[in-house]
Amino acid sequence: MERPNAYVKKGPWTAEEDEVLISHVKKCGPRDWSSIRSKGLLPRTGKSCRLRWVNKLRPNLKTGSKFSAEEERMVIQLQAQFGNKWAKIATYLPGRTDNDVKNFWSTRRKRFERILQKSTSLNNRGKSPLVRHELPEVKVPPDPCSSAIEEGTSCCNYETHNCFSNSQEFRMVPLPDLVKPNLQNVEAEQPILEATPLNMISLIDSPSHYSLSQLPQPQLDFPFLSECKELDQDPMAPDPLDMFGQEGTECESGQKFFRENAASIKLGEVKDLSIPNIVFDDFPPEMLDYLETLTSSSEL
DNA sequence: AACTTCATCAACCGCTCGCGG
DNA sequence: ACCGCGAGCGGTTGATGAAGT
Repeated sequence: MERPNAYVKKGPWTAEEDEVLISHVKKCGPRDWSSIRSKGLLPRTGKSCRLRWVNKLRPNLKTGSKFSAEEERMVIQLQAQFGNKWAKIATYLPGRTDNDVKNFWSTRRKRFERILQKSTSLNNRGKSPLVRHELPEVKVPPDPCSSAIEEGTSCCNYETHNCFSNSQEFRMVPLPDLVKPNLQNVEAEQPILEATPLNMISLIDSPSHYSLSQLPQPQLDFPFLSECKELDQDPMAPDPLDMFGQEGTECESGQKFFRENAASIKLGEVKDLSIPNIVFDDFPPEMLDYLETLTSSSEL
């Protein structure tokens, strides 16, 4: 039992404190954290001791080394599968702690949010304040993907997402749903897919048929997986972003944004972001359709 | 060189869960 | 069934250093 009124030290740990903690764990194992304080070994709470051990002192930690491309890919995939269950995700990454994974994700998230903010402010400059989701709904042709989606199988592949690429009609994407799709029933409707430990995972076989847990690999250069670009690329797979014009066209900012973030969006991350209104009016309809296909599949 | 912005990391806080009494 | 406690987890913050302007 910890003494509630006893002095509690906070802040950075000293080498001496680390030694005391390590010797406690050697004697008692990684438990009885509160006894460290009650015995007067350290003026730290049991919580603090446990955290220090788990995040810094535990053997076989990859402290100081950056996440490898494979680890990044694992985190992205596992986050899409489990949500923010950092401790669970960390069990698939040897030598990584939940704090590591959490920090890694937080950094990427902030970066992504900033990119979106920039994209938004760029789009707002000198343009009408028309926001895409405020536009009236446009009639849509039947979506050949929808039946597959309803059946719980994703048809998010490059052939199908291009199915409207020549169409003049496209569906509105309600922004709140686009940015924060309703995932309440995801777990109930989606078959539980076991994640594979890092040392057993293999690259995705074919880019043409993806299950939800095997979303397409990033085919583009993007900030947080730049080392991955050589992985799993199918040179024959059409790049959905080719539907954009070349740089310098009116939709350049949107194009740039999606070029930089398409992989994140594909992987369903957008659902986690609290993003202010995005102006979509300089995105070509094909891109919006593509985006909707992606977010629809991520809702399954 | 000074300043700003961004990335990373360590640690704390609040909450929940499970267990034993 | 209830309560108290310890352990664990996820969110958040603050410090620090690197990179950019």
